[in-house]
Amino acid sequence: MYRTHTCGELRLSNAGQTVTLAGWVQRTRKMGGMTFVDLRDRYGITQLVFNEETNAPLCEEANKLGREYVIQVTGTVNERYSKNNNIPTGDIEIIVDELNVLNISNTPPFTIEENSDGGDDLRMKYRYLDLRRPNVRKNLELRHKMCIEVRNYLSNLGFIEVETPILIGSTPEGARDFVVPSRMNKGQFYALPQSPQTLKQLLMVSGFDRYFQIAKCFRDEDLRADRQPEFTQIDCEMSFVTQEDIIQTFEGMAKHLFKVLRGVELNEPFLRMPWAEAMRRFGSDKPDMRFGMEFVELMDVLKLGTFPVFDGAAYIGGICAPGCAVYTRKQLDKLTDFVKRPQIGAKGLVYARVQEDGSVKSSVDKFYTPEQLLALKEKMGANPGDLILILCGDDAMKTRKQLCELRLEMGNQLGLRDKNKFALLWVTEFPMFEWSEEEGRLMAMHHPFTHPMDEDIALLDTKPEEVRADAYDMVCNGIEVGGGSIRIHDPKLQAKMFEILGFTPEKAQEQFGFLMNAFKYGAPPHGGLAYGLDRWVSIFAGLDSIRDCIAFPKNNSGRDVMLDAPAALDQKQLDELAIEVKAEE
RNA sequence: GGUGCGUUAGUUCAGUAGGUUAGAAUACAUGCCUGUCACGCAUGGGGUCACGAGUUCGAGUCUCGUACGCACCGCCA
Repeated sequence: MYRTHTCGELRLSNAGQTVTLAGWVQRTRKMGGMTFVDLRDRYGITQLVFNEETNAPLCEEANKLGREYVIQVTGTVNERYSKNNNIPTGDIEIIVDELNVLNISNTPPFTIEENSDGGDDLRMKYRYLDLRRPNVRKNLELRHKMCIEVRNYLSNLGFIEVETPILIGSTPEGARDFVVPSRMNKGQFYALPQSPQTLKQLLMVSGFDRYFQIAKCFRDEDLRADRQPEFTQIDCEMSFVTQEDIIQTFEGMAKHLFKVLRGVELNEPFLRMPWAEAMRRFGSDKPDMRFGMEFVELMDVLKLGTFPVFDGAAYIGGICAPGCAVYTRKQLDKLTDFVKRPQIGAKGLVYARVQEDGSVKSSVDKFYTPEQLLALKEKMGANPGDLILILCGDDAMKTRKQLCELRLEMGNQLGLRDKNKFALLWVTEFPMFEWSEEEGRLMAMHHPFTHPMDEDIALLDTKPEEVRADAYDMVCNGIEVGGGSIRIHDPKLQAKMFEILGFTPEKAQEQFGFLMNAFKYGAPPHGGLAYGLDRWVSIFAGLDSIRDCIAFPKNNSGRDVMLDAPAALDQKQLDELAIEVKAEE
């Protein structure tokens, strides 16, 4: 037996006991005739004491210990002279009688402590060392707990977890697929699933009624702080349900997770908002509802003046930043620069301060009468001390998105985006299709298996762009944490959908024939939802990046810097797969 | 595919107007220290200033390119 206790569990009540511990040397402190060693494992840190006076040779051995040596010690639990209130084992220490070095270690390239001195890149290269740090470890523990809770919660509701294959066929619709060559079928390729979407629908055809899976998904697209090429979904599907049934079920699960994992009781039903309303009020399909600053449309108020920029505008909208009238010229110029950044793309920013006396001082004063400016204040519902920020543009949707960025920035500046506050929202009634300039055709906004809203089905033939989908996203603090839809289960409707999306019947049959054929054998009405596990964990843990809750994540360029993958293959392997690699230009 | 920022000691960073021997903190090593717990003190070693080209009498510093990293836009059914 290597140990009798872990490094996190001994307390004052264990005083006098003889114990054996094993772990890593976090740090040694030599005090002349005395040496202290912090011994660390997954469970905590326990202080070891070596005393020259009582055991000189052993103390000599202890002085040779380096960081991250793996050691085993046997000794007596002793009450400390002065307690350390920073750690749970701070009341005790181990007076060591036996020291056994199980393995030595190189000096680690960064300090393995709560606040490491290592940068992201270096920590990823030595991720196995990074994972020794309590912060990253805690994130993985939280992730584990979430998986357990999800499994129990859904299991208790009669859901069963079914594994679906990782090697499936490529479906060009949607994100790019990762593909895997087949040795036995030369020149042919598997693809990794972007999600188990069609497979779980087939499980519904099979009668599995209530399915879930904690499923790895793969998308060969560019990465972000909240996007990895492989990520994990809590993937769910149910038969004989309406949108309302699904929302109820998974809102319940979300509340349960908040309660158990964060101690947050969300008693009220989550807010619901149709997509069009979310776009109008917040310029986003995933608005951050932790704070207000809703958009106010100002066309009628501001077109009355003579400001030429507003003349041709298709949209003029403003937000009211409370208490920001004190912003200096420099701060306002900075905001102007912010909205003019290429990623945002506004032409400029009009601002108006509401003075303490209620009058309005704006950057466009000379184009408006004082009365017109007061009307602006009224329309905005602004109070003395507030700052009105206005954007305009000739494309209403684009301008709203710009205003959305400005709103979020002001939310940040005013500290309104508190990581410990949670605002949940269902966004519903998404458009079924969106126009793709690149493809020159309509694309499914959600995916091609999404059922249109019943009342809009008639529009499919006449005005498909106006058809709304029976789809729903769950949004938490401005982050899309889950989404789903009622699916099509009628092969004729599914065929029509592919037709609208520009598939020939042959192409649709070739790519999705397996699904449409299955629908001919008694497909039940069904629908489902998928939660982004990584995003949930990062929200609960207050992380800025989902990388911090993934054991071995990829970097910004999709590389695993620890494994140095992806990498070239041997010619022998390439030959076996009948793959020819073109030399790079 | 694009934009911005960055790359200097093992690590995190500073480096003035282009000018002699490139600094700090931390880590590491050695010594001192019997109650530390971010121990303290002293001493020491440690640098291809990412790479390439250019401007210049002279480049860590200026210009261009490349690579890599981070954030973002496009993309992400």
